[in-house]
Order: sequence, then structure tokens, then C-alpha cells
Amino acid sequence: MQERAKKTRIRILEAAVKLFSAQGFHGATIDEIAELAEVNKQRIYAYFGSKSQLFEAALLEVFERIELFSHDTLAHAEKHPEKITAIVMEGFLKVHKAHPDLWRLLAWANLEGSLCTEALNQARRQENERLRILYEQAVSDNLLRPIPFETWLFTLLAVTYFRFSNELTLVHTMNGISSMQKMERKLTADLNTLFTTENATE
Amino acid sequence: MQERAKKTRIRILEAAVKLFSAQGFHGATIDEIAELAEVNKQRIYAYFGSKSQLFEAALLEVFERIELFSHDTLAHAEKHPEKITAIVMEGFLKVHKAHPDLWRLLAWANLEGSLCTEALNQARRQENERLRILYEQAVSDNLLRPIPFETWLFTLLAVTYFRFSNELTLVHTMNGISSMQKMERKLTADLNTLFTTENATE
DNA sequence: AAATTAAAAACAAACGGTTGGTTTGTTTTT
DNA sequence: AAAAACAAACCAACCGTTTGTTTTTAATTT
Repeated sequence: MQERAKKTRIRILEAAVKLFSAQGFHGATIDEIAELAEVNKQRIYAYFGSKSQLFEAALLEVFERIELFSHDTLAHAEKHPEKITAIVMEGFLKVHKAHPDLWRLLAWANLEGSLCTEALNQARRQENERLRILYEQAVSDNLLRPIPFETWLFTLLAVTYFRFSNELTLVHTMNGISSMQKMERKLTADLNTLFTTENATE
Repeated sequence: MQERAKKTRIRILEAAVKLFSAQGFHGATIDEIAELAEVNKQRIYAYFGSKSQLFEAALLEVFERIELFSHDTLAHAEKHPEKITAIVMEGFLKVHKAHPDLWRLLAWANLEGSLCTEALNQARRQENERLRILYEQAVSDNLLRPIPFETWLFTLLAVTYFRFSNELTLVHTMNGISSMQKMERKLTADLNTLFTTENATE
């Protein structure tokens, strides 16, 4: 594959990520993707085979590009293990805000039943293990309550995911809270105290 | 509108719920819905106007039909306020399992940016308030940790939603846990201890 | 260094099928 | 007689995909 071909391949992929993320598999059209990528329609079939193969390629692309736990987050959590919940939450929220494509594509994939989910988690597993070590150390240091790592991670992932995937609904539900930002701060703080032992903050 | 017309209207609505929930707005087709409802295509436009209007009608239908906190759940929680977290979680999971249409339709609506979300929450608000009273009583009785009601409810809703909307992904992520049911039980138990004060269980 | 050439890359245009939406006319039920 | 439901066709638009042609690139030959 020549240099020029690689570039157009990437242009297609970027357009696909953008449009699939915005409108889903059935909502986005090959014509739109081709137009946004400034590429002839047929190139898409030449490089990706079919619409569904393009979707999976786009999904994998996003997953490999984005690291859920940034170096900063892990380093920060290492220094202040008693605040690990707040730090990781803030990290999650930041990543999701910076890459809305990520959770949207994942949401579409889950609803539409994409098949490549195994490959996705392979990429994520290694990241998880680094965090697990930090977390379990904090638990045995009696900084955190003795809740299993899986439950803790699941809760944080769930809260973050829910905050974004139900934004439309939440605006009305959580009345009394004026802004989304306020809600995030409140949630982060509350969850942090929830998972922390009482003597840790002394 | 005659009796017969009402029935066909309902048949259309039920078919719409089923197919929109399964395949989303763009994925489902009017022809399929008409076929499943055993109704002439034209009747759909006679009663609902357009595809998008049918979608919103289907969404509202599901929301009004399903009560998120059943009478059983609330009664049970009233008797055992120290187990309110586990009880409500189990209730949520049960409702979601019994009505997969609910969260799927909501997920599609959120992704596709439906506009009728305001109406949805109006229906939910009253239910929330009954639960709030129970919860806040349990907090002031020192059975639960002093976490705001909103954060508590948000967490439980998020965990439940996440469990269903990311089922495909989770099967691989949470390795070491053999079945989904085991995971649910673990999560429920852990969250319950998390939100309960230590003296409550004594 | 310039010309040639074959493959790779990109294009334009059309294909057959399906979509949402609508209409026209007819039959059935109330 | 009016309301409800039907059958069937229509439309323009769009879907994913394919075919045939032109342009660009890079290696080869002169």
C-alpha cells in the first residue's frame, strides 16, 4: 500500500468514526462518509470491504487510540492513594469529555450487537491490572473500605457511562442541581467519601 | 375512535415498541412494524403521522406502562430500611430483566437525540419522591451513611443501566466471574455494605 | 536525465433493491 | 351511511455495491 493510499484510508476511518458515532450504523451512510472524507465512495469498499467491516474498524481504531487511564491519572493516584476514587473518576470524566466518540460508538455497538467486543477488552485488560494493584494496596493500607476491586471499578465505570449516555434524560431528572458540572463534582466527592475509610481523611 | 380502531392502534404501538427497541429508529422499518402488527401500512400513518412520531409514542407508552419501583419493592424496603440498597437494586434488575424494551428504547432515544425526554421524567418524578422519603429516614436513623439521596439513586441507576447496556462488553471484562448472575449478586451485596453504616448490621 | 510502462489509486456513473411516505380505489365492519 | 381496514401501486430518495475509465505513482528502460 502506497503512502497516498494510507492517507486516504485514514481519512475514511476518521470520517467513519465521526459519523458512526453521531448517527450509528444504520443512521450513517456510506455517501456521507465518502463525502466527509473527500474520497470516492468506491475506495471505502476497496479498503474495508463492507459497511459493517468499516464500522468495526472504526470502533477498534478509537479503542486503540484512547487510553482510559492516562499516565497522569495513575501517577496522581499513586501519590494520593486515599483520593484514588476521586482521581480516577475525574480521569474517566475527562477522557469521556475529550472523546465523545468513544462511549457513543460503544453504545451503538452494544445496542446493535457488534461482534468484535472480545478484541476491545484485550486492549483494556492490561490497563486494568495496573489500577488493581494500586487499589488493592490502598485497601490493605486501610485507606479504602474493603470492597472488591471489581465492584469499585464497575461502579465508577457505570456512573461515568451513565452520566454521558443519559445526558438528555438526566438534565430533567436531577432537578435541584443547576448544572452538569455541579453534579459531577458532587458525585465525585460523594463517591470518594463512600469508598474511603473514616480514618483515612484524618 | 371506535373500539376496533383502538385495538389496532395498540397493536401498532406494541409492534413498534418491539421493533424499535430491537433495531433502533433507523434500523426498524415501517413495513416490518406493519407486518408484525398485522395491520395495513397506511393505518400507521393514519394514527401516528410519521415514523418519528411513532417512535416517540412507543417510547412514552413503555415508560407509562412500567413502574420502576414496584409496590413490592417499596413495601419491602419499608420493612427493612437497613437493606434498602440491596432491595432497590434487586428491584431495578428485576424490572430491567422483565422489560428489556425499557432501557433499550431509552438508550436509542438518548443516542439519537429524541426530544420527548422531558415528558418521560415527569412520569418518573412522583415515584422518586416516595423513595426519597424512605431513604432519608434511614439516613437520619443512622442506618445508612450520610450520602445524599441523589448520589445514591444515581449510583444504583447507573450500575443497573451499565450492567444491561454493556452486556456484550462486560462478559469479557469482568473475568474471574463466571456468570452474569454471580456478578449481580456480588455487586448488590457490595453496594449494600458500602452504603450501610457499620452499626446497622449489628 | 528523459521517456516508457505497468501497477496502484482514485474517479464517475450506474446498478438493483429498499426505504419512508403517500395516494387511489375497494371492501369490511359498525 | 360512516368509520375502519384493506390491497396495491407509486414516488423520489437513498441504500450498499459494482463496473468501467482516468489519473497518479514508481520502477524500468532508453
